[in-house]
Amino acid sequence: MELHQLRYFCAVADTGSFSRGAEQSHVSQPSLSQQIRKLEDELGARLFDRLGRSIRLTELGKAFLPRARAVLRELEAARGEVAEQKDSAGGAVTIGVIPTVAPYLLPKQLSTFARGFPAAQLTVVEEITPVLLDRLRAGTIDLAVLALPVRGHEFESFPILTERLFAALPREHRFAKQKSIALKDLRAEPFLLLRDGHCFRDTAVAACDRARLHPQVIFESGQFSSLIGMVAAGMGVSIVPEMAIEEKTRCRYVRIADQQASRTIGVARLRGRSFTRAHQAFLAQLRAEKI
Amino acid sequence: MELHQLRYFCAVADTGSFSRGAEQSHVSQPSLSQQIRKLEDELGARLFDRLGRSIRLTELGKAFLPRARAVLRELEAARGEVAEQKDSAGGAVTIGVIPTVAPYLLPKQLSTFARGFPAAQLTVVEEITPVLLDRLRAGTIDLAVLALPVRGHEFESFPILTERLFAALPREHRFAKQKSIALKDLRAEPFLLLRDGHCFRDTAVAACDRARLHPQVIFESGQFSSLIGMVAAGMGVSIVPEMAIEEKTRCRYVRIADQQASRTIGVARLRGRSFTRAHQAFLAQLRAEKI
DNA sequence: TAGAATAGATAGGCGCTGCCTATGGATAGA
DNA sequence: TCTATCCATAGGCAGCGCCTATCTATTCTA
Repeated sequence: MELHQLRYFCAVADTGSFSRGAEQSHVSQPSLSQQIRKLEDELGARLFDRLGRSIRLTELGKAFLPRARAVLRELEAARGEVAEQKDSAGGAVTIGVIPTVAPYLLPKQLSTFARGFPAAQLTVVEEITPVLLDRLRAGTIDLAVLALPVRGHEFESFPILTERLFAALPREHRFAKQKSIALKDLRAEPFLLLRDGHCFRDTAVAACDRARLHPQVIFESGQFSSLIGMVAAGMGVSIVPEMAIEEKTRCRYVRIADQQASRTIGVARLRGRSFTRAHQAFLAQLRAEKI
Repeated sequence: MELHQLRYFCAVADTGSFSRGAEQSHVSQPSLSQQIRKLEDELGARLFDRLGRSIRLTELGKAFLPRARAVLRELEAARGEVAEQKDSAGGAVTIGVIPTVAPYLLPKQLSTFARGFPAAQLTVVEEITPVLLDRLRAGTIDLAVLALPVRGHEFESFPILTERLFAALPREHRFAKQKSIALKDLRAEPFLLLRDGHCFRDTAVAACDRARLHPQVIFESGQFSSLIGMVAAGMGVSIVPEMAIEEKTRCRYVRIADQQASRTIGVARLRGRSFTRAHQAFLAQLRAEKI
């Protein structure tokens, strides 16, 4: 049973004639007759009575007709579904983001996107980098916003912004008024750092390494807010990226002199994954971001 | 868009692999890949992401999948419809019957058939012969029970029974006690005959013609019951077929001696019309009829 | 890190089949 | 009886779906 056979069958049933059905189907009458015959052979029963010059649907043909139409209708629905999806900016968009970026970069982006593409259902997942990469691979997220570089040739990534690192100091700290600071000057200070697993911890530790500094870590947290709160309370010092700076009365931020003390935030995706319009729109919006 | 492409697409979506999908579809992997590609080209969008060694449905593919399944499901429903109809004895059966047969032959047949084939919807139309033939041609009835022969090579017919003609006489008629009668003996009698258009009127008149009798018709009706009632009332004589005989106290029936004075009841159908099981069953039952 | 295995893509050839034109047979109308 | 119309049949051609062989890329393993 083939689609063109069903189309021919419906055309004949509609026009009441093989010749007119053939004309309507843009095929020759013998071709159409042949296909109707073939359909009948496969079904094992006549669909039309050939009464000399005229034809008529058999009882079985009458029963078959709405079924044939239903198949063709579903086919058109399938075609329509594709056409609709192709140029709609709707659908699900699931993005992942690392915790050290989520509170600072995302909220504005999300509301902007939600306003621009109300038909898209945006979902956000907050996880550390290795989890995000796994989820990219598994396809449970479409995009990931994280610190570059991303290793793994199955991914492709684009930078969004690069930010300097700052030392977070208590207001009354002796370096709190400086324009910049060398990390090695903080050698004697107790350090408050992100928990292991967060990529920014590695970024901070790498900066310390470059300054030949082995920080004495007295507190670890999963969020900058906690670190900054503790710094403000005079517990010690910390290293935070520019976007994490929150003006607390009892906390000062001094740029770290090391030019390499920075992090680049970017967006990564699985190489070869196709994107809907909604995906593309969100990606474009991220890339246009300039803090 | 072709059915096998939809089948391949579903197979790949189900198995998550072109190779396994091909295996399940009993085609080679290149053939399947080719067809998926062709489907994608026609739709103008990718259905699968090719991620190196593995594949995954795109958003559009996810939306298309249930549609594709719906098409195939409808197709199976169509196939099932035919299979079911083929060996069911259900469906509509519309038969026509002439008024001079309807009350005598049909009632028993109908109830027998209704008992034997409860799934069939039987409809009966009572019309004179030319109307029945028109309706056979138009397909508004499937079978006609009428007097043979039927003229018109577009019909085919089978005899059911042949019956003798009888003269209907008042009880006190001088010929009422005879075993048989020659029509010419009734030359002086007033005649009660069927209305023009009823084929049995022609049958009766033909019998009179053979007897060189030109009947003086004083009453015409569309049914034998009326004629017989009037005969019983002494209005005159009539000619009726055997099946129309109803024993009224004041009426007697004498067989007409003429061997040709008979009529043959049969069933006619349009040559080339296909029959359902229900049709065939009803036809078989009629042909088995012996009064 | 090299080699093997696996998955999908590509290339080329073959055969089926759906399409065509030409024609025949039957029917309905003139 | 002739003509027009309609469906069926016959024969030939071309497109296309399928095959095998091969290539490339990725992943697993030693």
